[in-house]
Amino acid sequence: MNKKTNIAEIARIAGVSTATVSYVINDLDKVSEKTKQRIRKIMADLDYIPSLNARSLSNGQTKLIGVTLPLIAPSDTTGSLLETNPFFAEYLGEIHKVISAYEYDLLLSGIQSKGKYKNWIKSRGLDGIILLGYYPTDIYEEVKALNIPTVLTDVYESYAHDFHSINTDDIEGSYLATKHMIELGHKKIGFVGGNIQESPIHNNRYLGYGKAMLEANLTINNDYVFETLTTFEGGVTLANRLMAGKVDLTALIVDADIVALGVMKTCQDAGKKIPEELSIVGFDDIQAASFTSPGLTTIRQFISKKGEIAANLIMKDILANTRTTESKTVKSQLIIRGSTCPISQSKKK
Amino acid sequence: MNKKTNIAEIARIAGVSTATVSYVINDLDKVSEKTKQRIRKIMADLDYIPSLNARSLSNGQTKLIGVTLPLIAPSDTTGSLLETNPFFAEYLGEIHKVISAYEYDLLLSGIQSKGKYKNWIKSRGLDGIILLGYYPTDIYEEVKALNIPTVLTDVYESYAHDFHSINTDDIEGSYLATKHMIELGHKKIGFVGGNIQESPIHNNRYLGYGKAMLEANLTINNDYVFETLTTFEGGVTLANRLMAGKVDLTALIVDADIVALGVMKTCQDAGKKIPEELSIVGFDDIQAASFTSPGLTTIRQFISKKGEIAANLIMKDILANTRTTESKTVKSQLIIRGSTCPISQSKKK
DNA sequence: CTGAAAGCGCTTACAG
DNA sequence: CTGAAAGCGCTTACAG
Repeated sequence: MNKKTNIAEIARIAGVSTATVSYVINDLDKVSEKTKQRIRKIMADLDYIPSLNARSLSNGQTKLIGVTLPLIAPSDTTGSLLETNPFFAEYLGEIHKVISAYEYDLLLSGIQSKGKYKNWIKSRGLDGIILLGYYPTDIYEEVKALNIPTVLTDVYESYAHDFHSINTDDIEGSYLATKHMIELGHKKIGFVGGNIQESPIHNNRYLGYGKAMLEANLTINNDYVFETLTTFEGGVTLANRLMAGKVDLTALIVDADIVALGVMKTCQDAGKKIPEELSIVGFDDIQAASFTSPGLTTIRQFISKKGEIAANLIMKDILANTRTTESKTVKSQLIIRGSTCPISQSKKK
Repeated sequence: MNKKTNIAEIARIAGVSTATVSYVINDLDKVSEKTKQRIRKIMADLDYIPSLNARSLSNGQTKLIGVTLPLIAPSDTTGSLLETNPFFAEYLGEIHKVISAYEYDLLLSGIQSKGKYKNWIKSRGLDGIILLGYYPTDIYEEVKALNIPTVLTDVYESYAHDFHSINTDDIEGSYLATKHMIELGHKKIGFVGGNIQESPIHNNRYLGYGKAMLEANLTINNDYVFETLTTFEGGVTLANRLMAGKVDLTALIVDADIVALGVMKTCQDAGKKIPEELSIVGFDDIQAASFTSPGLTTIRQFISKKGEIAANLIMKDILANTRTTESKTVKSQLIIRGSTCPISQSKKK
């Protein structure tokens, strides 16, 4: 019925060349305003929309940004990850908001096996990519070879400097959390983190804890440092271990909200009062942190800020056709809710 | 340095025509296995990846699925929506999981103003689109005219039958929730919903409530039916109203978890015991529903199931080049956690 | 089993 | 200010 109208059709009707129509589409100054108007009218009447695909093929720009989310285990999928970590939705949403203003679109992917990732980018001809999280080193080699605008988020390894790099001030955040507990009078303060040895991000959060403890002349008791999976269940498991083991902590610095929430619920379900019997501070400020009673005191990561910066860095390089590398650190902030209280209050129990 | 290798380059090196290379890329039976092997080797050696863009232009398939999320108010953005409704991340993730198995990619969008949406789809040449939620009628007219595989989720209007359509069994879900309360001995059961008049989805949930009440010979007191915004704050506001107004409800059917969580936290913060003083059941089973203490009893929507079905319906039509219209209803399920208890227990207060 | 060539719908020097 | 024509990197009848 409606055979796709193309640029040739418009040109024919307008009695001009396809070049002229193209100039109008791109609003170049090469065409008189009068002609432009006339051609625009024809395009509108025929409901003509230029094919981005064809434009891409000839000018080499797809106006597509790839956004990649991490998968921990091979069996994981972007799906399950999006489902379990509320963090990502917020990040994604903000990126979309920024790039769509430039008429760019967002193409979603998980990380595929080694070679496949690079091939995906090449085959789609992505104009830029944004990676969230930490991947095997090979991935970065591949990506670097591609030489397209790239931003990394939450990567601390040295090669992060080969790309745009955005991080949260993890040390500072954790320091603030710990200092908060100290100011409340706590001395027996535990730390719960992900893989502290292997993951720089968790290690940094541990360092912030240590910094605050040292500053207050509190010794770091190794029995007060715990590693968990960064999941709700990780928190549940830890809480049960803690309650079984009679650890005499009064405060807990947990380096991810999702874990902190698992700890809190498990304690509460077991009849342990939060914060009276145990003060808890989390990290991230995910949405659910404000849903619980008491609300979770936490370190807010400005996730949408990170998304916004990521998107803007990408767009800047794309628009200027440059390959710069900037490192940005996003400040974190202590959000005090109900899960922490002064030690004096806890003693009343 | 590395000028992009293309099909011509491969053909030249292999001493064959570009057609033959193309046949190999598409693994057609037109080429001898021996030649295939040889050409594949050359492609691998040169790290050659065919441009999907170019392929799209000539065969008319982009292997791109557009996924569109709703915006309530004009000022809203996909960003803010993704941030506030955990529902979407799960849905998105599942769609991605399915389509990526077919080497399709997911292009994210919000809904733009009227004409722009159609233009977006045309300009990108999307092979199919999935719309989540309800939009102005014009949108559906536009989409229908496009005549591409389309699936709608959570749309009850009659024109939904012009497309693939997926719904949750809202009436049944709400019925189950209400029946659960009745079986626990509650009689003064309130209903909290979104815009019941205007939104079929909320209306259906209201109907399910009514059905269960009627069946149990309980009269529906209009003072027991409340409308709220479908947000956490909506729940907070309602809870404050309820507590100020001395409404003597013992149970509340809330037609969205996010609202139910707002109600629950507000009550708890005010010292009201959940479920002893008020039993609450939600709807959706968002992730945070299991994070609170007590956990929120709710009606689970199999959101990932919906995403999976949506993706499969789209892929089926795309692969077979058909334009079918199926309507699927996804069952919901009562998930009992701690926010509901027998009326006898509540009387003990 | 393989190839020559037109075509997909644009853009872009180049020429006038 | 406008046009003729090559080119982007593929696919696909058609012919052999």
